[in-house]
Amino acid sequence: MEKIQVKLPEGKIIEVASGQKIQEVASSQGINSNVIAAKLDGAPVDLDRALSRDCSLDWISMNSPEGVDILRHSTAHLMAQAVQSLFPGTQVTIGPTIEDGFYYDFRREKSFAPEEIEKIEARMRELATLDLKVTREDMPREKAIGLFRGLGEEYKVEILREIPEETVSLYRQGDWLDLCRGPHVSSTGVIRAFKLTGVAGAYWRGDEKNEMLQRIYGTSWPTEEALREHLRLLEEAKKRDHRRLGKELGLFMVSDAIGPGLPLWLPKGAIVRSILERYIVDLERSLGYQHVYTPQLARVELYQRSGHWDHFKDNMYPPMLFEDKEELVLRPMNCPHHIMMYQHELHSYRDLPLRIAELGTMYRYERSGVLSGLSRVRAMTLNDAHIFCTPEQIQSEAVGVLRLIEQVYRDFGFTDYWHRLSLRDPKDRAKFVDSDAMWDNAESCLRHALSEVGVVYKEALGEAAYYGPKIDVQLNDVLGHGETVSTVQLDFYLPERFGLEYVDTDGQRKRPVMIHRGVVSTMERMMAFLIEHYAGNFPLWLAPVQVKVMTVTDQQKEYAQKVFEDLTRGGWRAQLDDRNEKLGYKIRQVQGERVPYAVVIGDREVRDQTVSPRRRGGEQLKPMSLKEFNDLLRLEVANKISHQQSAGS
RNA sequence: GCCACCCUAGCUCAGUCGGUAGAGCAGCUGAUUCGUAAUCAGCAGGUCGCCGGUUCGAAUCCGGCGGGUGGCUCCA
Repeated sequence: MEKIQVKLPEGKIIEVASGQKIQEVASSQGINSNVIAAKLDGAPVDLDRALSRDCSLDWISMNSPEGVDILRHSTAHLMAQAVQSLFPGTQVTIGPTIEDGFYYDFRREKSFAPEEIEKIEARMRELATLDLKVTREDMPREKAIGLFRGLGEEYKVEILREIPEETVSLYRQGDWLDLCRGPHVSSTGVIRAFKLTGVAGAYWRGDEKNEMLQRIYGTSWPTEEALREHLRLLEEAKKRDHRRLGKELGLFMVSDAIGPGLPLWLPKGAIVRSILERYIVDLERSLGYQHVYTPQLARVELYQRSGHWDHFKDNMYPPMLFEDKEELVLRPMNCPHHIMMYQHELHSYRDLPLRIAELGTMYRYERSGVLSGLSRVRAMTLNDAHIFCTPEQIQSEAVGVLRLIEQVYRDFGFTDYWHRLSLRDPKDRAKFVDSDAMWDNAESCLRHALSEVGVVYKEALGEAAYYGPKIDVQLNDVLGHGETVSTVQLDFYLPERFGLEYVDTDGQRKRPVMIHRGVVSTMERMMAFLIEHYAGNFPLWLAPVQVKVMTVTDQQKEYAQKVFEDLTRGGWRAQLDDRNEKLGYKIRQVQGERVPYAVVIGDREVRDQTVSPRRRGGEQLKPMSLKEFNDLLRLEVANKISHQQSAGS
């Protein structure tokens, strides 16, 4: 028999008989059972694949990202097999892996009831126990189309029609088969630690004009421990959910009577918000921004002129018509108002860059299904600013904004974020306004700005807005999910639409560039993010209540009152708990309220004229004078220190 | 907007087969005077989201509406 040479991962070269399967090579090399697939000359393949020529092999362990992805994909297949065996007539469509799991979309008249999901999961376990061999089969595409048509799988037929290759691959396990590129695990017994996590409707091909399919979500892991750990993390994340903490800590509320997506900021939430607002306004003023106030209504013509009416109408509240005269709309953006301010007088190049900023309250009609707590609302206040500048100033202005963002993130302790530079797709000329020269200049300005600030970034071709390129800063939340928080967007379009001008050194009137930028996003979204980021444990400078003074018994009421008053006079947000309750009870409560400091006043403190501070989380400081305590607090606020601690109970 | 699920005291939740509602915490009253995550006792608290239907009888079954949750779609 013909021999071939196989290069193993460690560099060793062995000779095997042609036609030998990768699985056999693995066994002969004593490769452990965590290997669920292999790379043949760099391409992922099944262990079942037979070797026919000289090649190099690499193992894919299910503990690697690539391996777990294969495992999840195979689990999706297992689920589809279970579904089709339990519910004949259900058609399969697509079943990809996603972060931490997988889903499969089915076509079925009825949706899946919770009991049915349990049955599916139980059947999956049966099928896994049977340890069915998973085998691959290549087939001419036309033959596969015939096969799936025969099975009544119209969606697979549709998918097959769009595959350019003449040969496609099928995977069989038991009497079930699916069209799939692979690779897959070698048998269903490899799949052990999985759980179905949800059902949802999903449009075929993601288009809401198409019919709705039934999607089942699941997750799958190499070991039971990994699965349990994943589920535990989800539970942890739930405890940090800003909607839950917002209610628990009395930060905000929503009322049916007022309307969905229209949150109310309760006193404690309002304190955090006002600190946040003062912080960003002060910072921006120090950097040359001019803060303004403008109304939340405008004539509909303003938005027709800006182009928002055409592009954004679906997200705007309908116009209010007053006595058949003027039509007013709630503004969905602030830029036109700021543009009016710019146009209010003639500008010289000496005025530029002009940075107009506002905590701009605006209203957007979000579809009911997308509303969520404070992170997706219909009334919001944006940390907005529009920089009017010359094309030459773009880079330095962008650098300024990026540095501002860096500083703010440092102050809030955000470390997990990245920059995305969204560029035009030069091939897609219809989508992007203005000239190539303008775009080239703008894009290179942003690129240079990013490297000047020294941040790493990813470029996203074709992701630019139609009016200009932009930089988005993606902040990852506790679960690692990215969210655009800060953004720097160049705009050539609005200056054109409104005919903005400035008088240049040569006396000529020229067109300025606009930069839309947001740093702390909307107050609503930032609040949601901060709650989750700190798990409700706001650092001292942000905490709605900073210090709770508590007595051990009624004997210390008088001194405690004095301490409380001193702290309040000193500008601290303090509360007094002199109720006739046991200290342990008060401590438990203050910990639940996530107040950063409790100061305990007992007989000893009265005698020595001291306070005994206790940090949230349990750290007890030694008794100290009120002055020492004040200094401690002051230092902590000045440095925006956030004491690390667990999420708490 | 679409699909599924959920809505019971201020909060978290129980409520069997359709027979008119229950706990813990919080609140109030009293006792207790206590040193770093729950002192004890008593009291009070409800249009079971809303509207309609079935039924002798509905928190429970059916329909509609509202709100929420998870997805889909959308997200300048």
